[in-house]
Amino acid sequence: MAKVSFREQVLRAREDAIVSSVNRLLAEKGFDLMTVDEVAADVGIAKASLYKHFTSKEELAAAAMIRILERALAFLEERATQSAEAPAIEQLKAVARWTMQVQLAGEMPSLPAQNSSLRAALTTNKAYIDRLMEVSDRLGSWITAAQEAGALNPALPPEVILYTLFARACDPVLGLLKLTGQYSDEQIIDLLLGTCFDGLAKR
Amino acid sequence: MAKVSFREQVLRAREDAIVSSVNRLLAEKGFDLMTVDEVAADVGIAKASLYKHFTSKEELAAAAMIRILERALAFLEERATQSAEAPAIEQLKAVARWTMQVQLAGEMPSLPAQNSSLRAALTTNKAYIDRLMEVSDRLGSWITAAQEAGALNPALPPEVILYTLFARACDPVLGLLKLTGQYSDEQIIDLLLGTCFDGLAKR
DNA sequence: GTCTATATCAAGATAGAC
DNA sequence: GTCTATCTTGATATAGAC
Repeated sequence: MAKVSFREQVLRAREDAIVSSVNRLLAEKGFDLMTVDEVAADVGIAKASLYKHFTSKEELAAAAMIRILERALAFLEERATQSAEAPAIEQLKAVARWTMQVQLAGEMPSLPAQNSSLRAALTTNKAYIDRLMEVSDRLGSWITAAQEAGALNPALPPEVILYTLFARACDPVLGLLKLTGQYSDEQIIDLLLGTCFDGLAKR
Repeated sequence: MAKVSFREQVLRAREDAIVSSVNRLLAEKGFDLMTVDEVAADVGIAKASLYKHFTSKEELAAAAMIRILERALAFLEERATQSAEAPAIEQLKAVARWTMQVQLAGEMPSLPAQNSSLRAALTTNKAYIDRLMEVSDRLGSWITAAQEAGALNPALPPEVILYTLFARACDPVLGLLKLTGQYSDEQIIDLLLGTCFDGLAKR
């Protein structure tokens, strides 16, 4: 009994290591340029062993997306409890800040929106869809609350705001600014939080 | 003499057709998923003939980028002459609107920022770099002018604004909103122009 | 479940005739 | 310069031994 549990723990740990590698490689090179050989080499196991855990490259990517969504959910949960009194707009800014921090840390997997085999794998992956909906729901309630509180522009359809927040989580502008070497990570985040919520125009 | 000129015209027309196909396919599927076979089939010539005109897939992409940059330059030139009296902020909004229209028309080639062989080909392509700098310079002068006029946030470094405008030209939010089918193209553009310049927060 | 070795195939690029 | 046919490579995925 204990033996089986231990085996499962080892299995989990290995799969965890795989997903970590995939996550980092997806953040670095993107789905199309990431190869399964690379993943296997990075984890330190044979490619065939990888395929015992995950049946395809798309499944690997889906696992990484599920992990990042779960990290996001954990963050949302923490904010909802420990900072429950904070106004909705501050919750949303905190989330946006968190996504930018993840991206600057090289831990935000970025998938091409166009790849159809990948899209098919994701849209039929219940675990992924469930978490995506959960994140969307939680953000959605903060969005409408912030609009009602007069903090977010009420003329914007909530889904426009939601999509925009998702998009800013993988905004290429972060990478461009980091490349210039002129700004610290915190400066970059503050600048982009500003352009996102306050716009380019003077207030 | 006339014969040579005619031949060259035919050649140009063919290359133009090639670049048009590449441009559309890049907008549809992106660089990694676009295949040279596809391009050849779309143009209606053999793949080997393609390689007589362009020496690599990267060169094809570069040609498409050069074309879109030249279209952008033509637009900038037109605004600078025919609407020379318009305030800089309006010029910038007009440019942003134009890029979104191009994107919604399925004519905005989108290249992955991560592909290194492509990056190498682009950064060593003088024609591409020249046009990119030209576009950046023209936008840059409008940006500083708009900041001095108090229309754009003067606390933002100009390059942050420049990068943001470039990024919005291929913002995935446009495609997401179009997918919902709830908005007309003009509505989408107005919404995103609003979030870009005025931000998500209420003014 | 892990490995080595290999099948399979798609895609970039080229040879050589016309 | 265009074509057909082919080369070559790299990457997903699998077979089969242990």
